[in-house]
Amino acid sequence: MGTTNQLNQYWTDIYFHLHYPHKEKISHQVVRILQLVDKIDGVGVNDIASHIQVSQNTASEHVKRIIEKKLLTKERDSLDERKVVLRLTDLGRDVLHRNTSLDEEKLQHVIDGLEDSEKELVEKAFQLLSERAKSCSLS
Amino acid sequence: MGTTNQLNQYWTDIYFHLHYPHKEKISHQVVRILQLVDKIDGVGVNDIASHIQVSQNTASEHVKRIIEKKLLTKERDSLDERKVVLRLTDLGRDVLHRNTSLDEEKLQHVIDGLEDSEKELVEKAFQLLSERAKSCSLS
DNA sequence: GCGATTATATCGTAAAGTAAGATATAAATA
DNA sequence: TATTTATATCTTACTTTACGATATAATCGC
Repeated sequence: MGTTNQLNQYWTDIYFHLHYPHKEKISHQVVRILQLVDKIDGVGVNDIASHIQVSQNTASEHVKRIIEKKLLTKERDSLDERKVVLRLTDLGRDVLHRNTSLDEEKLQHVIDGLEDSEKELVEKAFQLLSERAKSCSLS
Repeated sequence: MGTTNQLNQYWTDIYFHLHYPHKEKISHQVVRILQLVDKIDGVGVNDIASHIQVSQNTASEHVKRIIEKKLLTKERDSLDERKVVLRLTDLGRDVLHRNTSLDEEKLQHVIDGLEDSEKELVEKAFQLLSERAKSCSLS
């Protein structure tokens, strides 16, 4: 087994054991859209459409429904009134968190069981990987 | 910001930048079921129902549809013929991989940019966290 | 200013997905 | 053999997802 394969084994095991219990009925597409709004600055409806590979009108309908569910807010860009500026609501941030992050309670429990040096190891590794991942996807 | 909060920031950034592009239209429930089959040995239909919080008949229909899509196979337990034994097909494993793992190409690219000591750091950290996560959810 | 372009929205429609209640079956258990 | 356990099926209802066609309103090029 290669290094990346092994790392993915670890990765999926960590998520499987530490994720939040699934409460809300939420679709993959909705989670993806919330992620895009969270991670990319100033995404509009068209950006979403191309990222999740659907037509512009479908993306627009998605956004409409997500706003109805109070997970996003919509304003118009003051510099270009054609453009929409989407933002996560507190609820949206919460839903996104529960569907993509590790359960803070479980994670805290695991962290508490680590020695100080191990804690540092984990933090450094995650920081390193997230930094390199960011710069990688830019290039 | 607390340690777990910071770690989750790293975690979601890593996934956002390194995940596979979304090809197939697949629902959350299907991914969850594939995960259960992958990570838990000998899950039956009832186990799935309680894990994803739906009724037994709904779980059974889910399984039926997933089998129709050739993502799972079904046999009967030879020791207890009432029980179903589910297994991932190669396609199922592939779909699960593309929807929960990090893109091996992107990950490899990031890993290649690391020093040997950094590689070791990342591997150790992930191994450590996955081990502790497993034993944590048992207790 | 005016036509073209860009960004988004809406309507109609169709297909697929999700879920549960009621009921059935077949194997194992007491 | 009656009961329990594990799963399956049928019906029904609602939601979600997606797209083509069309519309609107702001901005851009000239």
